[in-house]
Amino acid sequence: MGDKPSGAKTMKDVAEAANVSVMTVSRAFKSDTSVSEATRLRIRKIADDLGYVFDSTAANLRTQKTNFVAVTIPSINNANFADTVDALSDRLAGAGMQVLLAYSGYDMAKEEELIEQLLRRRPEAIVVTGGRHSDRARRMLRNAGIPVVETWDLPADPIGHVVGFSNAATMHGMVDHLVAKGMTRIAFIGGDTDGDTRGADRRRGYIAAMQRHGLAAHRLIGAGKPPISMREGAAAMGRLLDTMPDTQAVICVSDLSAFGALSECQRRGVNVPGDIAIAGFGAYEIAGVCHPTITTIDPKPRLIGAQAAELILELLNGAGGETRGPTTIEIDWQLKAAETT
Amino acid sequence: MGDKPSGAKTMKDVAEAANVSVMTVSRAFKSDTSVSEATRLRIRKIADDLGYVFDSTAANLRTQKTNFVAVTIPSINNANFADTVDALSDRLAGAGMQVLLAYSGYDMAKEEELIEQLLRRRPEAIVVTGGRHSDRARRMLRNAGIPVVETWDLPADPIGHVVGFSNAATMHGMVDHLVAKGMTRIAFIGGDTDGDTRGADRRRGYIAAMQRHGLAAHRLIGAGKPPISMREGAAAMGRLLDTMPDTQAVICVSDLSAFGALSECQRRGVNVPGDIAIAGFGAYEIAGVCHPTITTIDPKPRLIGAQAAELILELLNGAGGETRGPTTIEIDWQLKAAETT
DNA sequence: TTTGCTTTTGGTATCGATAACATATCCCGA
DNA sequence: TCGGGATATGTTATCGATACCAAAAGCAAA
Repeated sequence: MGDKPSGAKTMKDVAEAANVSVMTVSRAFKSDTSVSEATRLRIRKIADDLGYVFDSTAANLRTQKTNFVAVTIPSINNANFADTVDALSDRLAGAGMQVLLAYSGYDMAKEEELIEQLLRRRPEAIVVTGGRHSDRARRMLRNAGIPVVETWDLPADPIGHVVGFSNAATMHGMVDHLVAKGMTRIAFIGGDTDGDTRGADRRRGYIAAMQRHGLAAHRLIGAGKPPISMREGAAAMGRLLDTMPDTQAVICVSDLSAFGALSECQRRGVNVPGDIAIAGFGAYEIAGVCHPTITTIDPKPRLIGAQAAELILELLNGAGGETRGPTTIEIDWQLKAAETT
Repeated sequence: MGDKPSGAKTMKDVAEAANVSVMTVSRAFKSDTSVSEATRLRIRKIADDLGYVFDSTAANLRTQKTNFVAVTIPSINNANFADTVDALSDRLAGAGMQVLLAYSGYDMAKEEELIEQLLRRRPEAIVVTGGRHSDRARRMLRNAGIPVVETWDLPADPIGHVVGFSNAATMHGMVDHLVAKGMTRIAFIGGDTDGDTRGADRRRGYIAAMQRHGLAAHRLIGAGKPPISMREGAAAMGRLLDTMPDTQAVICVSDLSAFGALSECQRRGVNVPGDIAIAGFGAYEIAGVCHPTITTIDPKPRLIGAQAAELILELLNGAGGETRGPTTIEIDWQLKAAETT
């Protein structure tokens, strides 16, 4: 059916074909308004035959609602963030909202630009990853007049709402775990810039935790520019084994680098955890599948997304409670001890 | 600066504050139009101080351009598709276009719904993953009046343009590789439904390739509902080892399941490739990092994205050549032999 | 048949930016 | 000094759907 893909059809075309007013067609496409069921079906049918597709851009302008929730993440190619977005998106889709996703490549200047682009699309709310942003980005978010949720972090000075956890605190947990196992010479493999602010927070957390135990925190291996890949993790492990062979354990900034490190050990015949223990972060699937399984920290990425979605829906629907103050939801991360430690 | 987040500012507010017409403000925000540099800067400054953010929804309606390219992928949590989207998105961002991403969860009915939702947003073009779609989805795409690109496949009856490769053909390549190594008892681990159509095509390709070599293709292990995870790959390998211990090689539907299979072997003390060879698909990073490295097929995900982007930009900009016929770009996948075979 | 209410349908202005056209301003050479 | 083309700014109508208000149609009870 449907004509050739000529000029796009509008409600007017449908209205004429159905011998009703445009307004009636409009009603036939909304569920809550009053049209007789007969006309609605007739109009729907005619619209379908004409190949009419509803035009949201017009509706968005008129109603001043886009049903978008904007989301920025550092990278699309990261299972942790993907899980968060997935959970967020699932929950929002149930409420008829769509996620408008953009990624910053771990670059704050890029993030600022993205935020501006996203706000131009007039999202109903915006979710950003991390708690550090450029001044202009912060200002734009603050002035946007929509709910702002920072995730994957516990910012000292939140812009709006927060669903996250302290990355530094997770490293205290991990160092405690290793010290309890009797280890004192503990290294850290991470990025050598602060591009990944959460990774940098974890590095700082490692240092603080070591100092709290009265241990030296000089075994820092820079694995490259974030994000650190498996391959970079492997290379960094090589350097660690070469330069500080007496290291008893190494904490990697993520499970991916941890797995790279583990593979490097296997390649060299270094026994894990016999010769050296390895820990990661993120509870990626690989940590529980590889042999031996990797001790890690589960930051509950899906929970972050689900909680952010719930919060947003509450804020948007709770017409009365608009004045509700900024909420901080702290996510209960979990240390998952496994075979590498 | 900026006032309290009161009602959103419009160009009118800026115009009044700057004592110019709305039109002049509009011009100050486009780069190609004629405004004196002095006024432009003055207006920009005032707009910034007011906390004004350009409203795309209005511009979209008036100009009938959204600068969106819609993209559907089966899952966001898949490094292959993430790479394609990343490359696509990078290239399009350079041309001022944004990607509107949606994922179908390997479900054709869901995909149909997504396509409708996406088309309502009036994208300039749409990129879908795979060459199989519901009838209604095909009809909507055909009537959309915008460039349609199917990827990651070579559909028999394309809707519009194609950037992909034959999933079945890759399995012929892989079986040939294993047979050349002297193996004849070759198994396949994949999904047990056709939800992942590309995975199903690979399974069919394996069967056809085996038959072409005069070999039995009965060693089919169903690992679960697609997508097959590492864990499911491991479980499937366990069943394969238990039930057909004389198997010489196994092809897995993806590197993730292949890695799971490899880990299961290591856990059981089965030597790879000594006792059994393992092959995957996708050239995920893990295939080149784990020990031993996994033989795989590189479908060049980033190339798919980049080529799709190029094609779209050509189609949209080539004002003259609108009548350009449907293009099919075949991607040159590559078999990467490694240590597991 | 008429009244009074509900249900269904129609007319008009509008959301905010911009294309198209009109007008004002400027600068330079004749 | 003035004409004429380039440059800078203003005015009006418009994109397509919908809020708001008005009116018509349907229906039950009087």
